[in-house]
Amino acid sequence: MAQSDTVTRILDTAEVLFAERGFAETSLRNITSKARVNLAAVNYHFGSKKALIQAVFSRYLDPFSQRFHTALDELEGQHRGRVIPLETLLETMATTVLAVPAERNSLKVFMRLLGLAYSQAQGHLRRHIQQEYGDVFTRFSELVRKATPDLPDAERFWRLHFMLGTVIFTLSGLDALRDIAEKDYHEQVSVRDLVRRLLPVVVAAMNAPLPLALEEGKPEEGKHANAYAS
Amino acid sequence: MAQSDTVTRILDTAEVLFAERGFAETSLRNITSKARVNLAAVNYHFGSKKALIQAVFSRYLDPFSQRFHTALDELEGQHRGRVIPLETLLETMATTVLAVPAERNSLKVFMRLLGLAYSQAQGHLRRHIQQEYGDVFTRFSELVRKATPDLPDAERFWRLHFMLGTVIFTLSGLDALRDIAEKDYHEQVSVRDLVRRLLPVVVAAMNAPLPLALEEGKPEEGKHANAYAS
Amino acid sequence: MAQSDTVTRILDTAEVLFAERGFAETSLRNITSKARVNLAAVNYHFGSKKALIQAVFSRYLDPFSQRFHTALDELEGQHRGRVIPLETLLETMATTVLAVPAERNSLKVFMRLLGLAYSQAQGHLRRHIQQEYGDVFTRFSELVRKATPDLPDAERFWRLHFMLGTVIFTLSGLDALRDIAEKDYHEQVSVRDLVRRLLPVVVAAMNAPLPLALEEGKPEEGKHANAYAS
Amino acid sequence: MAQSDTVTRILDTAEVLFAERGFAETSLRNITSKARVNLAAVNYHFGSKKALIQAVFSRYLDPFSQRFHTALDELEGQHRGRVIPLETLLETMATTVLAVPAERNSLKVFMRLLGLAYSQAQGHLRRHIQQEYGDVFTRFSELVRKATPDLPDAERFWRLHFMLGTVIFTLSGLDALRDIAEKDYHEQVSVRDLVRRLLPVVVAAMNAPLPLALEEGKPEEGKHANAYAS
DNA sequence: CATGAATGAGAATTCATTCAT
DNA sequence: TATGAATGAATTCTCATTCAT
Repeated sequence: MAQSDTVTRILDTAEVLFAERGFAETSLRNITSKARVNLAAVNYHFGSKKALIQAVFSRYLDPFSQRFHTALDELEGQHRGRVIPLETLLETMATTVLAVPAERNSLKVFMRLLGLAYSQAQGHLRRHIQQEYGDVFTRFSELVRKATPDLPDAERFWRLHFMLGTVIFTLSGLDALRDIAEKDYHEQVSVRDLVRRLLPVVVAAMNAPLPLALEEGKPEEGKHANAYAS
Repeated sequence: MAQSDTVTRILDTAEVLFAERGFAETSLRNITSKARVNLAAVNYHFGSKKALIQAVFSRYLDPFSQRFHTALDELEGQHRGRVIPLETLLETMATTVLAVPAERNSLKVFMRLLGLAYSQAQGHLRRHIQQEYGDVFTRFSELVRKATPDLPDAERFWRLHFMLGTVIFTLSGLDALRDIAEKDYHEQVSVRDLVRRLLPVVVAAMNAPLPLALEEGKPEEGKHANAYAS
Repeated sequence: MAQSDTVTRILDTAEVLFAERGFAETSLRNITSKARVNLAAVNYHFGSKKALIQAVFSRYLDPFSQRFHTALDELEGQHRGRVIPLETLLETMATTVLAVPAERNSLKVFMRLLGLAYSQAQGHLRRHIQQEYGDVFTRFSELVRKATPDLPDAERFWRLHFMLGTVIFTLSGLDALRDIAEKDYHEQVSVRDLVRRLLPVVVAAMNAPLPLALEEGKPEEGKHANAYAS
Repeated sequence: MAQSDTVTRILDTAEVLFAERGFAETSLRNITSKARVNLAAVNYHFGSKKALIQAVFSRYLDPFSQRFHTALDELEGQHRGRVIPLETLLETMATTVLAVPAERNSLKVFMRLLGLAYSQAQGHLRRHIQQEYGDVFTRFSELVRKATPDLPDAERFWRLHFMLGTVIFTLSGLDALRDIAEKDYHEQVSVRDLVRRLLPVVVAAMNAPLPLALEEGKPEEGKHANAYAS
């Protein structure tokens, strides 16, 4: 068997199985037998199951992180210190997110993995992601902060994660949702379609009026309070 | 030990542990030893681990389904055929969702179960949910349709699921997010806080302008189109 | 299978295999298959391999500890505060040591286990033994101290362990040595014979003159210094 | 990396790790990674783990055997047929034993190997030792016989092995004992200290009165009989 | 000569489940 | 009705060894 072929096959198989069943429900036996690789190969090449999980993530996040940094560089160059509109930021992110898995397996897998990283009890994964890719997210957050100056920091944090949930949930459960949509509305939705649908929703969500309780003592926002259903 | 005391203790312990660690990561040993109950008791009383998971879920789902039906009955009674505003619908849902776990342990396990219901590996759960949950959701969807008459059906379908994603992702991954929020913003967020924050976001998202490509031939929405980044 | 039969069979088999091969070289598979017991039984009944090792020891040391305390009680009763001669102490110990394994498997196994406890990298075992049985040894040591008042404490400590080595090494390697002795000297030695041979040697060793370097400034021991080869 | 540098580094590392943890507890991975040598190097250079153990041992045994023969040659030359005193023999042996590891790492691994040589599980080692070691031991035994003419042959055999046990047990379990000694007596004992302590003890043990039962019909030893407890 | 990659065997442990009582 | 004991299957991981290069 060729040199790093084994490593690639393990990663390919692992990411599919992880996405299908979750981390705990996928055993190294599952992976290695489906990858037609020796059972000990995972431990040999990655050291542990934990490390394999992290490696699967890195294969997506490393190029994403790199490309996103580049894209933000360009964007900042174009705007020369001026505020980059939220919509532009989100479109750039969407483009980058779409670009990476296009070369790899699928967006669905990536998103399902991301979802698992947050919902499953994989503290090590969250720590790993925050450690390795925290700065890209921080940089992006900072640009979003400038684009939404009226939003309190905590509120912005939560809304970003609300939207992360939207995106991850939708794209990771894509197949199931697509089935229903097709059956009920006779629509063939591509990932690009979905992202197009997502963009205005996310922008509107980020710009939603503040929740009532936070506005006490902030009368200048009062007019928005009744506006959000208009 | 009293008759059904054992059953209750198992359910109480199981829901806490499931919420903390997930299903696969929680063993029956964990549950029975923490519940100070015989190891065989789960299999004796519930038959299997799967059945226990569903039982934990039913303890949330059954009263929720019942209460939500009642709440919608009341709402429809009050509005006597008139359209119920989206905001009212969402507030009612939020209130009901919060009411049930308030009596019980936490919303987290409920949401985590919902989240897993969408993952392949827990097929039995999804089937279980659709059986119990399907008609309430259908009824709710229909009311939402009436409240958002301008939204194409397909768009409404997607946005409902976008928001489902937001809610499930946020509440099921609550611990992870809470950790980060606490570290970065020194905020102690309760579930109620989060729901309060969620409401305007969800409303705004549902009312977001339609995506550009879908607006061709729908000029009456054009004014919104430019509005969403303002 | 009868109730605690499994436990007994595991202990019986484990002690033999441990003595034959050492701890690390004896796998739980070895033990359970030879004991005709389920592989998981060790973990079920003892929790871990470590705990099994300690249990094997306890089965010897608990009755020994008990009996030795009783024997020392009697001895102290007989001597009513007067010093108990070293020879008497050693004879009492020998008798107790011989009594316990007589009911159990064999002295050889016990001794080999003791030897392993000191020579193999089983830190947990040494700690366990010291914790559980330290006080008997301490009590014995104290009586030995009174019986050998001229010996510096450290010197006594080392000599006691020298003798422990003698006894453990001899009795644990008994079969091999017995073979050679029989072949070369046509002698049939029983364990009792060996203990009889050991006694004067141990007494002489304990009463040996102090090593030269320690005698500087202790001229009153000088006469012994030249005596030990006489 | 230079030619036999690898071999030396493996041996150096192996002997340290073997002494620290024992043989079974030391994996080839441990050795090669600590020696910064390829994992396959042990099998390449030595053939197997067994062979490595023997090689480690030979590095002690070969020079010891050679030097001890030389030392005994000198001794016999000095005494020209006259009896060499027991003390001198033991001192010579001690000196030789100490001299070899002085050039190398420690006495501990040497003794631990010796100790294991008597344990069933390391049959290959015992065979290896008897091949290399047998004639030196035979020669030494014969000189001891001449130095202790009053000792029955069988008694001498047993006492030599008693003392072998003392030495091997003490020096192979050195770390454990040193731990206790340090904790209780705040003494930092070196190997040299221990050997100094051992010498008078061994001499006294060899010269101990004969056990009572063997003295029947041997009245000329009677005076010693009561002496050993004095 | 030397090594990175790979492997089959086996390690301890944990699992959900079953069974005799 | 309830449970302590037991079990077979599966878990991750480590082992010494081999092999192609």
